Amino acid sequence: MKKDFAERVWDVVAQIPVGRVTTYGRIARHLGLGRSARMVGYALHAVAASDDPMAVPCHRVVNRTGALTGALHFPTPTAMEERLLSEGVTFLDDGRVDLDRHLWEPDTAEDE
DNA sequence: TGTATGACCAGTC
DNA sequence: CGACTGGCCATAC
Repeated sequence: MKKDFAERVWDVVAQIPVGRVTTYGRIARHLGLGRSARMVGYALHAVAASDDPMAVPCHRVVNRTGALTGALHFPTPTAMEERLLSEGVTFLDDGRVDLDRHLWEPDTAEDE
């Protein structure tokens, strides 16, 4: 186990407040990964395969369009939106997360 | 050891 | 304004 970029991703994702979501790109850029947002999603996938899949609220991480891309990788395809709804997150008519209301940025939105 | 792919994003044609 | 290609870095075979 290397635990490098993945841990940083988990750390940031773990900082996402309840009822709020962020995008892979935001996390990637915040970590200095730049455009390697793919690694962010890959890191989350690594968490799912890790010993503590629940260690990171991966359900609070969506893509740039707010689509639950990772939902397909969840134990159940509906687990992701179910959890978000349970946290008070609203969805658009397209089935995407309302980023305009719940978009959270790493460290840049600490004061809300 | 090398090639291929991936829970993506942004710029360019 | 719409669609495509490139890039990025790590994991898997």
